[in-house]
Amino acid sequence: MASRAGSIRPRLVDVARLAGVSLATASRALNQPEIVRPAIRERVQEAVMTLAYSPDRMAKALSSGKSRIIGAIVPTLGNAVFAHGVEALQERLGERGYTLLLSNSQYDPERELRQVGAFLEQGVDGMVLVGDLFAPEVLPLIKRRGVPLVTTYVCASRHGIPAIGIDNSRATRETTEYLLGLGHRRFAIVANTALPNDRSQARLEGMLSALSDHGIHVAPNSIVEVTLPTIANGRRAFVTLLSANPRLTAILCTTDALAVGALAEARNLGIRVPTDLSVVGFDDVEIAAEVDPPLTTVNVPAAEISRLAADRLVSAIAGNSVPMMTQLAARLIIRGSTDRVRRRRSTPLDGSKPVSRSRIGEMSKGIRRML
Amino acid sequence: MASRAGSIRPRLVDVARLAGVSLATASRALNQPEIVRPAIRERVQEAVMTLAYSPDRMAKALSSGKSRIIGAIVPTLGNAVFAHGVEALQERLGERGYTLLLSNSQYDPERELRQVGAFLEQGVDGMVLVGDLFAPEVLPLIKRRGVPLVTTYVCASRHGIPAIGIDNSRATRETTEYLLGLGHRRFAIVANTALPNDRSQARLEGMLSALSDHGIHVAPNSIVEVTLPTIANGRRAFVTLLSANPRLTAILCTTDALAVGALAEARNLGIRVPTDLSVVGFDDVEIAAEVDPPLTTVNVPAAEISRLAADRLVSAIAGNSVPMMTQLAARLIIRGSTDRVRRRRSTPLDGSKPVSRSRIGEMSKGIRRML
DNA sequence: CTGAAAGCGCTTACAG
DNA sequence: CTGAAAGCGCTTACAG
Repeated sequence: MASRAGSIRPRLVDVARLAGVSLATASRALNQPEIVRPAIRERVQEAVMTLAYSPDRMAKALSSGKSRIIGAIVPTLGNAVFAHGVEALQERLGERGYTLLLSNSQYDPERELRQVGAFLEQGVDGMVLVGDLFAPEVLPLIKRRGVPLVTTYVCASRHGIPAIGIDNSRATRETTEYLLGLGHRRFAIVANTALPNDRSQARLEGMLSALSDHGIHVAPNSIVEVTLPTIANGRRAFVTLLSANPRLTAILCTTDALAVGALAEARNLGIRVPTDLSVVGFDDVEIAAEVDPPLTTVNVPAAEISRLAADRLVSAIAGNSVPMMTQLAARLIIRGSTDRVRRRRSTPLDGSKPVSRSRIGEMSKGIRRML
Repeated sequence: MASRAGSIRPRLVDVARLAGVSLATASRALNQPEIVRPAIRERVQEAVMTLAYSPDRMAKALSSGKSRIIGAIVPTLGNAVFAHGVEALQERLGERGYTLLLSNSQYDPERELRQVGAFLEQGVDGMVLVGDLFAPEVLPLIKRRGVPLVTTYVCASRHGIPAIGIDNSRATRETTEYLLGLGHRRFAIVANTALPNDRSQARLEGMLSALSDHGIHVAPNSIVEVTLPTIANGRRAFVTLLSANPRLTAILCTTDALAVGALAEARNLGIRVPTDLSVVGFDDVEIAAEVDPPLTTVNVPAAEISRLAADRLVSAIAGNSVPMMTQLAARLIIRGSTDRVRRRRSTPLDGSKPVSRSRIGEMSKGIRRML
């Protein structure tokens, strides 16, 4: 019933007939050339050329049990890190003869679960996920089908899945140490941890543990948790934090977008960065280097992570055992948004100086803009 | 040979057996329930539940000739417009029971051609492309296979493909009229047209035609064509344009990233926007509203385009004829980066005032930073 | 409305 | 190294 509208495409039988060999031999000549006599092999190749034959992957998939399709689920493509990662993943998989089935979960474990189910039904040969936090049914479901799986952007999995990524917690610990080294003691944090997100959670924990190692306690009202890491949320969080704690000297963000929002709002409120306040992000997306001042942040090697994930997965599909953890470097990129802490700040919001009426007006204007 | 590692999944035969019906009836109960007696239908449904049966899509695909997979090729996910578009496309297709095969061409027609070939081999039921500029083999190849196709981000195709998008040229014509209305007469343009890109080409033409309608000729050295629409390229182009023509009052960009780069470099050089210079972009990506000053731009309804593309394609696959052109509104979003032209400007680069040594230093620093 | 049977286009033990 | 044949798991004319 198949036969599409256009002219009927040639089948492997046609190739076999033209080459004067059996169907089986034609198949072998294409898939295991070393096993067939050179003369015959060439006759088949020729037939393939003259007929412009290309195999039907659906048939191939059904009879071989291999679809040569990989499924990847990322939280969102709205985050440039994932956008670039997916791009690199597709490229590398393409080079390896695989095509990429993509979907996005919007940070919703239930959606992710459904999408895993759909991919499995679709017959994917392997799957790429993000992080190590899943709906409880996800892993058993995949395991039951015997489909190889890798996870990305984290470097270790509590579930025994090969992971390729960075040590998020260690990276922010280092960043925080760096700020401590600059003399900062009054910190605030903006974290997109309101939705299930173990990468951001780990980043948050890294910050807190470094601070706690230095005997610094961060008050609950100095931590703002947001859902999506948008610039607008960064602005909003910034205002909240500064209102609650006018004397803070450093703001740590789990994502560049949040930090960019903080910078934008700082400018809006007349707070000088890094003179009055240091701001750091995480991700090192394109915009981070271009804002004013350029943002100090941590580089996430998304493309490299994705290429390695592709390689590991292809290897696993081939039956090889693959390393359980692959940790890539997450380098701290020091730019203009961080500096040593000043003895005496003089920001409009500093307690040492009353906030002027016009400043308050500006601030509330800023708040309105964000809502 | 298929049988995966884990426990063998139930097959439709198992369902049929358990329900006490034939394989054919089981199949019909699932795919054309209205054609089978209610009592039997329910028995089959039950069997499906107790066995946790899910059909093998590869087998389904082979026998029905329908894979329920859609292939989409976009230039890059690095552009937030495409990232959001792909996200929306995947969501809508998912709701319709289709999965999305994705690849990116990096604005290379040859790559696109290869990817089209791969998708076709993979047995996609339909394809989504971007724009109306393809390698010559692409369309015949798709047509020969009888695979439905739609194109996006343009509203008309010279090749008889259903198109869903905006009128790029008209949008920039309106933007240009708006600036003319503000009194601007000295224009420069940054266009990412150095790679094949008919959307940006159309935007460029819209600008030029509006200007020419008003008797304004844009000198060749007032147009910079770049390859990728990056912020860095926007900075670079800005310096080039301003050096060549210090008296210009408005810069039109075919993309927000380029405009954001222009804004960043303007700040860097001490040129005030919009006082000294007006800047407009195109796309209305998230960052456009957040830069300082907020960018005047044209909104591209990427999600809406993608959802409509999905709907049209699904409809075409079902055998319906679909509209050849679907034009969505591309609204001009006026923000803070544009204003009426001033009688006498006094930018550092204005001919009426010698450029100071320190300014030159800053400029060349700016240039260095971009390379 | 239901069943037996052929067929979708490949791959791959099984014999030679 | 090669061929005849069975099989992958579905769908769908074809008869009843």
